[in-house]
Amino acid sequence: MRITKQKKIIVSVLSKREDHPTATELYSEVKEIIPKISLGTVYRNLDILTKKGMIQVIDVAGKEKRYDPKKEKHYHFKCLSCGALEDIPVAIKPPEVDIHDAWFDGRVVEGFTLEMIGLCPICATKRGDSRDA
Amino acid sequence: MRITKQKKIIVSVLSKREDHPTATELYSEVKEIIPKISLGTVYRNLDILTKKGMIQVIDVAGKEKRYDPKKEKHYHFKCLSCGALEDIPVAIKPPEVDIHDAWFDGRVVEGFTLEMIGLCPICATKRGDSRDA
DNA sequence: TTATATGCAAAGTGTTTGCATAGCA
DNA sequence: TGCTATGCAAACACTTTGCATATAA
Repeated sequence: MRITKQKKIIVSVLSKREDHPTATELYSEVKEIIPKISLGTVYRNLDILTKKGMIQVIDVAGKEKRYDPKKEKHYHFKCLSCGALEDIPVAIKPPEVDIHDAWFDGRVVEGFTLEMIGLCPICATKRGDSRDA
Repeated sequence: MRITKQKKIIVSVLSKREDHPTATELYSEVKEIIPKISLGTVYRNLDILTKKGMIQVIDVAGKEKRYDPKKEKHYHFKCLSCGALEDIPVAIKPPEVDIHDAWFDGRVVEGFTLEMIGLCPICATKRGDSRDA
C-alpha cells in the first residue's frame, strides 16, 4: 500500500470526527483540502484502509456504509428516526448461546453483529413521533 | 389495502419457502404464476405486507434485503462466505446492558438487532478458505 | 363507480470499475 | 524507473417512482 496524500488526508479527516461519516460526507470534507480528489478514490481508499485494519466500516443495514476511525471493537446505538449512529460507551454483556447445540454441528461460529436501536436524545425529545421505522 | 391477486400469490410463494428469498428471487417465482407481474409491484407489495406485519424484511447489511414469511421475532445466522441466511432454532439469551447508565439518559432504547455470523455447513466443509469477509 | 393497485420504463442511490495518466518508492 | 494509485466517467446492483390503465370493493 502506497502512502499517498489522499490516504493521509482521508485518515486525518476521519480521525478528527466524533461521529461516523459516510463516504460522501468524507468526500465533501476531503475535497476542501484536495479539490480534485474523486469519490472513487475515497471509496477505494476507505476500502483499503478497512482491509488493513486501520479504520472500520459500519455496514448499516439498508443505508450507506459509515466509517469509524477507531480500531477497537465496540457497539453502536442507531437512531431509528434520524439514522444517527453513536458509539455506546457502556459495557454490554454479549448474547449467550449454546453453540454445542446440535444445530450448530457443521457450522463455524465467528460471532455476532450487534447494534442497539432506539431514539437519540434529539429525536426522543421530539416525542419520537417522527420515527420512520 | 386491497387484497389483489398479486399480493395473494406473493404471500403464498414466500410462505412455501424455507429460506429467505430476495425480492428478485420472489419475482422470478411469482412470474411463473402471473407472467405479467412487474418487479416494481413485487417491491411495492413486499413493503406493504411488511408494514402490515404480515411478513418480515431482513435488512442484510450491504446486501439485498431478504424476506421472511414468519411474523414472530427470531434471529438469523449469516454465512460470511456464501451469504446464506438461516433461522437459528436455538435459544439465544439477548445481550445485557444497564440502560440506567447515565449515557442512556435522554435516549429511548427499543432493543437490539442481532445476527450470528460464521460459516454455513457447506462453506465450512470447504475449509472456510473461500470466505470473502 | 372510483380510488387504489398494476405494469412499464425511467430515474434514483450508493458503490464499483476501466482506462489513461500521475506520482510514490 | 516501474508499478500502484488517481481522476474521470461510465457501469452496476438494488430499489423507488411517475403515469396511464386495470381492477377490487
